[in-house]
Amino acid sequence: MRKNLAVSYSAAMRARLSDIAQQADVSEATVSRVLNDRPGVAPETRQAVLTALDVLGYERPARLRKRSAGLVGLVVPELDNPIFPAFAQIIESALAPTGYTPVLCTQTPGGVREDEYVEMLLDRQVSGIVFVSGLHADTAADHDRYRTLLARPLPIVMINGYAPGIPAPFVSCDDREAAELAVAHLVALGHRRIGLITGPDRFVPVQRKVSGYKAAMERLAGVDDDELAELTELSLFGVEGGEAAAGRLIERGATGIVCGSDLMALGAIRAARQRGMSVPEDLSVVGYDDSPLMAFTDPPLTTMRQPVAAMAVAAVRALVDEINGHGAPHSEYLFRPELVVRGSTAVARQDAASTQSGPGRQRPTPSALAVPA
Amino acid sequence: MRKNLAVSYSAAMRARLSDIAQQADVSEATVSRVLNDRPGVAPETRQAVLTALDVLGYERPARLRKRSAGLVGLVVPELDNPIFPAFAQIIESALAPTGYTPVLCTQTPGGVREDEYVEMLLDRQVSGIVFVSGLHADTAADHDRYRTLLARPLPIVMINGYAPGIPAPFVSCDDREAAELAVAHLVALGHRRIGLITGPDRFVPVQRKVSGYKAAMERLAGVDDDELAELTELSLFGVEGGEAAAGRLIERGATGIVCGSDLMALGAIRAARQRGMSVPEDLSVVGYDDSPLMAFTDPPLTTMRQPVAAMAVAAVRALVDEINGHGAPHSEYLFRPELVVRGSTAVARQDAASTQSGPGRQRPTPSALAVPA
DNA sequence: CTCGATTCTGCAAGTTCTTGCTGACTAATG
DNA sequence: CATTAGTCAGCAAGAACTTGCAGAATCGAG
Repeated sequence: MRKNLAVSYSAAMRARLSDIAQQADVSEATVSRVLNDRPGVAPETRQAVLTALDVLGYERPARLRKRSAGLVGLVVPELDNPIFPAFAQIIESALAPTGYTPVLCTQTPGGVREDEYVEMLLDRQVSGIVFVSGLHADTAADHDRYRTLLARPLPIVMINGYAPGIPAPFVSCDDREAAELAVAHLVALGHRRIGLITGPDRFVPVQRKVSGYKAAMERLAGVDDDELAELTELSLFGVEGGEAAAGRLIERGATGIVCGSDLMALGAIRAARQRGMSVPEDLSVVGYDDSPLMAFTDPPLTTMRQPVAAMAVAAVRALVDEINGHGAPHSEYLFRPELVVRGSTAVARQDAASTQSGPGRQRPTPSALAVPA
Repeated sequence: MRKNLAVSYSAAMRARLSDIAQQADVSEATVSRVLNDRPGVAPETRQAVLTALDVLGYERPARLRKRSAGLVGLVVPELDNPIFPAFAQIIESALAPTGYTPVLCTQTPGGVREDEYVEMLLDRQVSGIVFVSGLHADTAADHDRYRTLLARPLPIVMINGYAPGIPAPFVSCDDREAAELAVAHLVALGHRRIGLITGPDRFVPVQRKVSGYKAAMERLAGVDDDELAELTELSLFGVEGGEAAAGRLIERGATGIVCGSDLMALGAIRAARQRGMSVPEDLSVVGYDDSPLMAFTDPPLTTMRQPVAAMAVAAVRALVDEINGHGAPHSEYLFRPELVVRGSTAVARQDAASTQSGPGRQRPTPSALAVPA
């Protein structure tokens, strides 16, 4: 075939080695060496060829894009719950000094799913992937996908969610302890009928919160299984899910509610107000995450803080270590949550606490209407 | 050189066409056609070759991956301000039905910058890029970078921020009108000494807000230039910036403050409380964005809503049209903001209106503690 | 200033990939 | 059942790319 035919072939009109050689004023051989990143080319010559490449719009092969070789995928489930942008932001900051470039992938309902993003990231030749609350946290999901990744091998790190049999670092907040601490806080304030609202129980963090909640309720409030079942509401994550579940718990006489996310807690507060109740006077609510802005809510939300910064740093360090080949033992690193007491919890009303005596509608204890720090 | 030499060449040991042909039981020619996405190959044969490709771990060239729809870059400046995750989420949702996969790029202080992300996106052969509050909004930045992109040609769409001379669709919220509406709202409540807090004035949206604010203040409150200068505070975006600036405005006797972001508004509220003032009794605060959760703040924030959903849909449609070659005229599409009245604004205190008596320390009027909708 | 060592580039001979053309096969039609 | 039109894989020519080798250029030591 004639050359001009080839040249006019596609709209892309891929430049030939010979064109680049001409542009850079070197031989094809040199261009070829540069393109394949082989030795024996002087730095200036190499740069000249690369420049010519760009001038002619030549698509650099993947191996040459080493400059951006330091890509790291960051897969988060959504952005509605502010804890996820918070994780994303902090992980990206932690990644910056390591020289890796984060590529954030967020799933949307009806949109791109985790596997598709992973495929894209692989295609993009990422050095590793961080999964935040991904399918690894879902006991109903097939975890072979992660074993396949590790077999390539591709370093991966999981945040919040544990799945046995995946030899990778897991970084989690101790959900069990968080639930226990939240219950303990409410018990200390005199609550006994304390409800739990969290998400669908196929998720590991949900299971752990339920387990911690039940243990603490039995130990600290002396509540039996039947009552526990009545006080546990699995719902959808998000404000509306929390609102609906809280409505049911309020009707069953709960005076305190532990929520699986801050958004659910805000929904619970809304449910209480719609029934003419005040928070924290009539109902105490504890959130989970301490996502941004929770100090500014009405009332400021008492919540279990996930040590997001520490977790992000640990995850990034673990990933970079894996990439460099000195991976730490593949266990789960549990981070301790911290109770942040703000204004959505208060001493239980006497008439509702376990000893049912007390007068009816007394003034609430002065709530800790803290100026947000 | 001998074949085995070539084969043992690199660790990657790139599979040859002949290997794939053998694996798929077809000729090299057929493999070549598949790899280059050329016609004349039966679908089953094509699939067989692709499978063989994967079996042998052959890295598919980028053009073949195009099959997996197009990628669209989505560049946002940060995730701390919840309006940005909100934009990202909605744009991703709007993108989903079009078949494009969003790649979210967020900048972080000290981390990856816009140009680096753009380079990576180009490298990844994205079909287009959406910039949210990017450098196009910064009058101090060089806008040639965008003209270069358009010359490739690569479709781009800008959200919030306008730069003349870039022939691309711009989708913005009408900042000028937002500022005017905010001022009008406060004037209607009896305020006259109304301050403005917003970001550094090299940003187009800031300039527009300032311009709208000044126009409205002159027209509605009859304030002269000197007083306006005293009531305008340019600060850093974010809670702390708002807090610092609000402190200065309060000292100068402002009874109402219009903020350039919701975060700044929360900072302003904090500044007021630290001085023993109540919001909205002693100080009315209007935010900007109506980012998520603002209905849950204390007090619920009165704010100017950006029609995020409509803007996202418009931006996505404009981008997809550009990609498909039927671009609309490249003008700026201005979306009208909407005043959302919640609990952070109230009628001006008599002693503080027009007659300047400075912020006293008396008890506030009963607050309109609205239940968030 | 000369010489040798070293680095770098181009030549040319490979190897690999692309593509026009051909013929085999299939399905529809007479 | 024969014919025709269309599709599709393979052949093989040759274009594109790679690489061993040798000569040119550079640099430092003597």
